[in-house]
Amino acid sequence: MKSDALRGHLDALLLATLDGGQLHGYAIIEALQKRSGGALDLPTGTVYPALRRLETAGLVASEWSTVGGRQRRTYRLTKAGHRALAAERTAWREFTTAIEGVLGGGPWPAQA
Amino acid sequence: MKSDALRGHLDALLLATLDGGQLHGYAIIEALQKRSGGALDLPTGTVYPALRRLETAGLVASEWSTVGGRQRRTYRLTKAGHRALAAERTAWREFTTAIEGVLGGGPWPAQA
DNA sequence: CCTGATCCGTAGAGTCCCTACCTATGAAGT
DNA sequence: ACTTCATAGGTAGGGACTCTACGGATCAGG
Repeated sequence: MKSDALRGHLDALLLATLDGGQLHGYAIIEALQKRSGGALDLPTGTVYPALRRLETAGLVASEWSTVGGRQRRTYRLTKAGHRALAAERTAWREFTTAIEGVLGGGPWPAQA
Repeated sequence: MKSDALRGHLDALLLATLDGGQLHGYAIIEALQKRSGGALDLPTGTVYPALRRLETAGLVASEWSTVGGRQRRTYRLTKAGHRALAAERTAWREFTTAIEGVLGGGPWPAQA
């Protein structure tokens, strides 16, 4: 999987991952691996800055939860985050429709 | 449509557009608009450098065809370009499968 | 001759993700 | 006690790709 392909879709992935409940960063990465069937293996240098962006944008909120003396930052969706996720899902559908209109819109001799 | 979303998929779009036959740059842009239902409106500053990349990579070939005294550079797929297009289509399917596994892989109470 | 439409192309900037690296805690081995 | 591994969070810098804005050339119409 070309990593450039994720451009502009990362936010949607993170928001969707948090849709199931609050998670901390490391768990988000693992959840993405699981849900994508192993196709997505995002490095921390991708995920943490992205979560920051989302928090700055007000789409997620984070809290420090001290678990066993270890500090884990747990992220959850805000109301705006839920709305943004819905918008991202719609945008994804439109995006795939547009691309497939081109990819599949070539010469189809069998379909005529 | 966020333009960042196209990242990494532009090559596939161009190759697919040329799959129907040779076209010149301007016609490629118009074809993309038509096939995407108007969702894709790529500026020339995006398309021409991309075509160059594809030509450098050996996926497309171009020829100057003088039509009515006007020079138009016509692009067509090479053999490697056809192979690359097939690979891009496969990659696109894997990509959407991975993303949808996450976007749709949230809490589905109705599916259990 | 001059304007508008068509067509090709370049230069520079901006965004976004990745690689590489650093810090810290807790458990387990020696 | 000390080292190593696994877990967990984070930053710095770079590179690749696309977009905005602009420039040039040819033909049709007036």
